Amino acid sequence: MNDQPTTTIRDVARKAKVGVGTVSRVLNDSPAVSEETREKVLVAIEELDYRPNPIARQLSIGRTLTIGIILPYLTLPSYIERLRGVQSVLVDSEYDLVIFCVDDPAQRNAYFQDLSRKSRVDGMLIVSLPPNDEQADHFVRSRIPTVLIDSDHSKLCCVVADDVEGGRIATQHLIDLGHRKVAYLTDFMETPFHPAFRFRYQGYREILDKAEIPFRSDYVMQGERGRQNARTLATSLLTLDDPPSAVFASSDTSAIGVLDAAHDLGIKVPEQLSVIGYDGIQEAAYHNLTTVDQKLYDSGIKGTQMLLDLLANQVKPPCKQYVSLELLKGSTTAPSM
Amino acid sequence: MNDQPTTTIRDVARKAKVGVGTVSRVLNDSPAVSEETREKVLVAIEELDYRPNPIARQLSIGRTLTIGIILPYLTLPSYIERLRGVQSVLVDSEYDLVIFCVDDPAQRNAYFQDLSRKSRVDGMLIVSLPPNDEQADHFVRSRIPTVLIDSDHSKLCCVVADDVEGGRIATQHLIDLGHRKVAYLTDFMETPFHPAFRFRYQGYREILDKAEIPFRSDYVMQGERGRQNARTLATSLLTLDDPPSAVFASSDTSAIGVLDAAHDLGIKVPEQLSVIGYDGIQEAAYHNLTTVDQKLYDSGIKGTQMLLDLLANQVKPPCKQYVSLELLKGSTTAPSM
DNA sequence: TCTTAATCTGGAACCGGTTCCAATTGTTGT
DNA sequence: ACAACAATTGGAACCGGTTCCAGATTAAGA
Repeated sequence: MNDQPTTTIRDVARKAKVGVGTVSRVLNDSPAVSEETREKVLVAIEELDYRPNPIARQLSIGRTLTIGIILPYLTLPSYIERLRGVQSVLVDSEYDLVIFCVDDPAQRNAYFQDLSRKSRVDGMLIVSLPPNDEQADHFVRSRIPTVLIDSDHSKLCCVVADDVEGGRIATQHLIDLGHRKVAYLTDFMETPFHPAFRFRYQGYREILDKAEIPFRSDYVMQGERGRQNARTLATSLLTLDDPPSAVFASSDTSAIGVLDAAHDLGIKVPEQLSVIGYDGIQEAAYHNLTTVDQKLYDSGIKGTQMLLDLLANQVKPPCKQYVSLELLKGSTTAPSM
Repeated sequence: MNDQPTTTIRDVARKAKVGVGTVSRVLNDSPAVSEETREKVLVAIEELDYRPNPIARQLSIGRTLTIGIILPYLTLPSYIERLRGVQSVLVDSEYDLVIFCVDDPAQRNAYFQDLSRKSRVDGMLIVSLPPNDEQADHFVRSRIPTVLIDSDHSKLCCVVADDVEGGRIATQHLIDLGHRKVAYLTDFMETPFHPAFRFRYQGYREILDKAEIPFRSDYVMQGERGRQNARTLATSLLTLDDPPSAVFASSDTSAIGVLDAAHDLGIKVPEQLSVIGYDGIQEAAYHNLTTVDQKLYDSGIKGTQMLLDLLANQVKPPCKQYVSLELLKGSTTAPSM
């Protein structure tokens, strides 16, 4: 309505009695401006309360100074933790972060299409959402530098942890402690999103085989994610006629649900039951949970760093970096009796 | 390097043998284009694999189609929950969300300065970070529509819950149950950020006075935030010579720490000790915690809706909206014996 | 048949920066 | 005193869209 017209660089130039180029140079700290002129310009800027329009700048320089992140609905601690890692790098960079949260596969596909097409980012981070070949091609063709965090594609840059290996580490730990009855309790393994739980399962199976422990399907429990669901699942697991002596849970949240169930049933951890989780979230430390730490925060950092390198032409896709996995021994696992 | 030049709207116009205006009209679904022409243009777009440059569009129309959110470091569940509410509204709008996380007061001040000055947003949401008068003025002068969520200023639009009232509700609930020895356990009340904990304390004091219960300073415990710290604090509280029979914790996280401490000490909840929290986070429901639900998700929704209304000129600042508070009765409070 | 109005269309001007190039001024060397 | 060069500066052209206005075409009305 009564919007007074914005003051532009030309207004400043007029007021300071210099050319627009000079004002621009002052704004960008170009050394090719005499101290005297710079002073004049700064005074004019001050007097007019001038603020440069960043959009115009972006159009001119051909960059948006923005990076986008696509990640699943902000509901799991592991996503948050990665997001924090991303933030921690970007806060010291010239880039802003636009977030796109994905609720369901349809929305994911929409973002995968749109962002490379319609959007206004210099680079993209994609967390825990593996693209299919067609989508990956789309990213490549779109020429927007893209980094996958926690997923993998041969044509793109990615930062991954080896979930199969993680499954091995967890299972091996339990077996090293002398356990033979080792269960795997997991969020549903077949999801339209990320296959991590299936990979961990695969590691679990491998180690069982290697240890020549016959696989028992009643020792594998799948269900909705969440502590409460894990608690329910674990309750049926622990009340089997021949219950396991150790449980590998596919996430820390599930593992805590297992602890709850054990507590409900008066089963002592780790004396009567060993429990190992996966992720290394804060909550796990609180419960002194033994877990496979997948360095979530670090993965955010690494992925972002990689994207910045891509943007600076320091690396070329595809490229791949692994984040290490570390067994964090808490007080929820102990030798089998 | 070998970046082929971007195809622009003029390339499309040439290829389709029409004017640039026409192409623009097709892109914006203007009805003033004949079906035949539209078809020609669409074909050209397809053949050239043309993608409109959103920055150029933004410059032209004078809007960035972006809103910014400033919020404290993503570490507390309550911030995340509000962020999710914000997201849920924006996903159906034409706006993207840029996030700015604040670690410390210096950074907050920097963002408060910069965003209204340097940045490229059409509107701003500020969560749980009360601006001082000078900063508020700055927002007003910058003419960027701004909504405060979970804080308050007479010159700005805001969405708030009444923390004093929340303190009253929690305390009154305990007193209604017959408790006379009611403690308040809280994160440090004097912070450079948000005064919510002090307000809740105020409500607590008011109700004690009204019930003519003498105030005991040893029943007020302050400490660092976090479940573990609350546990420690609660332990000293519960091992007083004359311990309280009920604890009002200033957050659900703290309340859960209190439950832990009670468990450690073999104190039965709610038989021997009543515990009430504050927030209404997911975790609270899991523990069946009695709590004051401050509708975090809703507050995100309301604030965002208000900002969209501001942007559409449906309302004018200042304006204020309250989110309701609701006592959620769980199983951690019971009548005093 | 001739206005008048309605519908489409082309393209210049504009949004507000950056950048390049040419012009001006001041130095230095001989 | 003059050429050669460095240091500053002004401003046109450009980034890639949108929008407004004038002109062309067609349809309807008298």
